[in-house]
Parts: sequence; C-alpha cells; structure tokens
Amino acid sequence: MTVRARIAPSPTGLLHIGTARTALFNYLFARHHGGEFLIRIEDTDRERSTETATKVIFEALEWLGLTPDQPPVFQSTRMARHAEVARQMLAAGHAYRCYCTADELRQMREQALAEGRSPRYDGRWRDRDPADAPPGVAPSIRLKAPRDGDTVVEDLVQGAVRVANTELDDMIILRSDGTPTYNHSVVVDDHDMDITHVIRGDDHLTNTFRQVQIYQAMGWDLPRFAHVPLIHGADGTKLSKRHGSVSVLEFREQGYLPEALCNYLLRLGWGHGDAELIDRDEAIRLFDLDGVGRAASRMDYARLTNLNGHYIRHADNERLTREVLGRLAHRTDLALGARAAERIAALMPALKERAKTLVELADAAAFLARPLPLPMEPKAAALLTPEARLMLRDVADALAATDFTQPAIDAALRGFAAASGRKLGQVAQPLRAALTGSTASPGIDATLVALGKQEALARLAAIA
RNA sequence: GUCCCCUUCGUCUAGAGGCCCAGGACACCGCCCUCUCACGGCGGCAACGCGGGUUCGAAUCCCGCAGGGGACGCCA
Repeated sequence: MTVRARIAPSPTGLLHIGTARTALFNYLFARHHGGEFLIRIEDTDRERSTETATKVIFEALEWLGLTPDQPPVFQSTRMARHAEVARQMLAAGHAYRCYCTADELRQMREQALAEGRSPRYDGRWRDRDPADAPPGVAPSIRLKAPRDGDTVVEDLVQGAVRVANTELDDMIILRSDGTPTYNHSVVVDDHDMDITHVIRGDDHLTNTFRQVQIYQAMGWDLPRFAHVPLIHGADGTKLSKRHGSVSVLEFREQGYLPEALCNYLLRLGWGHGDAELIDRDEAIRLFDLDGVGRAASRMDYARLTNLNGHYIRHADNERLTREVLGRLAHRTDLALGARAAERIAALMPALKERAKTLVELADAAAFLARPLPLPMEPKAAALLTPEARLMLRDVADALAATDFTQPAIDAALRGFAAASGRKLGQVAQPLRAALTGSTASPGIDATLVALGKQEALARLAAIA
C-alpha cells in the first residue's frame, strides 16, 4: 500500500501556522514512507473562498518547501460527485430527507440547551412518511446514523477513541440547496483520492465519528486517522492573532527563514530523543506518528527566534545578502548602489553571526549603505568627545598607511593603542561610533575592510 | 450543559516499573572569552497537578478529583 497523505486547507485568506504544521507532518509522513503528499482546497463555501486566498496558501506552502506531488484538487469542482454519493445513500436507506427549516433547527438547539440537554437534531424526519412533506420546502439530506452501539476511531495518535452512537445525531450531508456539507465532502474526496492517512488537527476528532459512519454506510475502507494536538497561544488558549503572528507569510515578513520555521514546528508536538536541530532530510528520516504527543503545545516565539538565529548563522552568504538588499530596497535614507551591495556582501559573514531575524540583519547592515553625514545613535554620539575626535585623526593617519587588509588594520590599531598608552577598546569604540553611528557592530577590523579604505577614511574625515 | 481529549521545569520536550532525589533545548541569572554586540564555553535557577490504590519498588500501571483544551452549524 502506497501512503497518500494530504493537507486540506480552506481558503480563508491566510495559511495558519497550525495548518502549516499539519501540512509539514503530512509531508514528512508521506516522504518518510515513500508515499505521496497531496493538497485539496476546501472551497465549498463560495461566499468566503476567493482566488487570492487560495494563492496565499500555495505561496505559503511553496515558501515552506512543502510542495505537493500532484496538482491540487479543488473541492468545489467535485460537488456533483458529492451529491451523487448522497443520492446513493438515500437509495440505500442510509440517508433521508429532512424538511426542517433553519429556524426550526435553531429553536430545537436553543430549547435543548435551555433544558440542559445536548443541542442535537432529534431525528423527527428520520422515519416519517415522505408523504408528510410540507409543500414548497426543499429538504436537506441527513445521514441515517446508527442508533445503537458505539462508533470507534482507531487513531494513530490518540489511540482508540469511542463514543456511544446515542451521542451523535443525524448530520446533514447535503444542504437544501443541493450543496454538500464539509463532513460529507471530506469523506467522498478522501475516498476518491485514495487517501490512506488522514493527519489533521484534533479539533476534527469529533467530526471523525460521523465521517466514519459515512464510510461505513458506503461500505468504503477507512483510512488511518491521526489527530494531532492543536497549537495554543502563550496563555494556553486557541492560537489567535492577539497572541502574535499566526500567518505563515507574516513570519516570512518578520524575517524568519522557512527552514527555521519548519524546524520549530516539527519540534512543537513531536520529539525524537534530544534532537533539536533537524533539517529537512533528517526530518524525513526521523519523522513518524509515534513521536507525536497528545497534549496541545504553546507557541514560543523566543524559541523560534533562537532557532532562526542558528539557521541564519549557517545560511549561505549570497542568499542572505539578497534578502537584506531586498529588505533595504525601499528605504529612502540609504544610498543602495553597487558599492553598498559589495560592502554588505563583504561583511555578511560577520553580520549573520549577530542577527536572529532577517529584519535585524538588514538593520545591522544598513549603516554600510548610509550616505554621509552618518546619523548618530545617542550612545555613539557620546563617545565622540572632542578628545576622541582628535584621536581619530591620528587613527585615520595610521589606517591610511596600511594596505587595508584585515591583519594590517588589526596590527595598526593595536600598535596605535599601545603607542598612545590606550586599551584597544578606547580606540575601537570611538572608531566604531564614527564609522557606523552605533556602539555595536562586527569586529572593527572586519567593519573597516568591508567599508573600504576610501569610504572609511571619508567617514572619519566627516566627524573629525 | 453534553461528549471527547489532555496534564513532567516559565515554554518545547526525554522518559514506555528499578538506569530518574528526573535528562536535553529555549528563556532567565552568573562567570569566562572579548574592541562593542553577538557567537561559543562553563555554572546556576527550575517540573513528574492532587488524592487514593497495585507493587519489594511508580513520572511510568489502575481509580477518583481538580485544572486545561476541543467539539456540539443547512461553517470549514
């Protein structure tokens, strides 16, 4: 049996981080078992589904490197098939027409709740003579669910989960307007797509009982189910925007690398011994459902940021330079010419050691593209006392005498400090302030080399 | 309200009866390295929700309680 897993997002305008993790798990599971990873867009709610919302999903999945093995399936194109299956169930006596109005159902729910009962459909049309049908009311079609016994889901993560059938009501599979409902379409599509493993958020666990009943009514083989726990916000409640970012593309915007986000998401709710840093290939090798925990986990942005720092430090310099240039491109306070680009590329190995996000990286690189005079941070300005400025004239002379290679600069600076009875820091900090406008930067020698002799001396001349 | 699920440091987790007076990672706090900031190194703080069992022995098994979450829609 070839494994076929899928991610089935509904196009709501963003790819939620929880959906992204589910996609990642499905992808890794399929890869691990040499199977296929598919995508199905659940766009049966035409009101809310838009083309741009769908594009956002594809873009986010692409960015994460979770590309499906087959073209996507759009659920909306399959409505005729869903209706056909509903008719088959009707013909086989596994479904029936219900003539209740939306109002009637709402009242039923409210009354049940008021009386402390479960808000369930009471099955009033289940065994009623179709001749009783009120004229002019379009019926919905309901699953004729078993009333005795239990329905069991043998879940790969949650274990055997059992519910008494008396707890389940007859759900609508086809609306009165002839369109299928979610729980029905999902079953038909997963069956038709030969999905072998349904891995999804455990908010779907209770849906699964009813879905299982449809499989059973149709005599279809059940897929294996795996319900993974949800991701919560820092306060332990369902993750929402008030907790911070929840959209994948938002994380991209904030300077997170896709491999960092994937590594973070993988370790959230899944573990393999003490392994923390796990790249894609390793993840495919290690991932399986038995490592998935059963408790919800909380989003920890600090951990994500730490991981991101690691991946930035190990990322390719050219790639990072491109990212930084792209992020700086819109800034009107910079002079982003070829010179500046060269400087940024030159300093990248040192810059990336110090940044945890691409936003920080771009900020830290910005001084290399600044036109003179340099804006000064207050702490930097404070370092540039009249004495310091005087000293920097001599420093400039010493530097001008070198070939501006890193060892030569280092030697010149140390030599100057020693000769003038200063510690290196007493020379380097004012120099850093004059060169960068800041009190923090990569090593002073690397910074000087990246700026180049001409620019460096110009910056010193500008403050002296 | 009903049903379902969950419960190890602040957070993510390791742990499948003795290896655990509980290990790792992030965060936090020290120290070291050091031209700043980072990185790195060393050290510290910090958890088995509670109560009963079972057992020679329980974080690990069973029962109860409490707490948390999810689902109950002609949404997905």
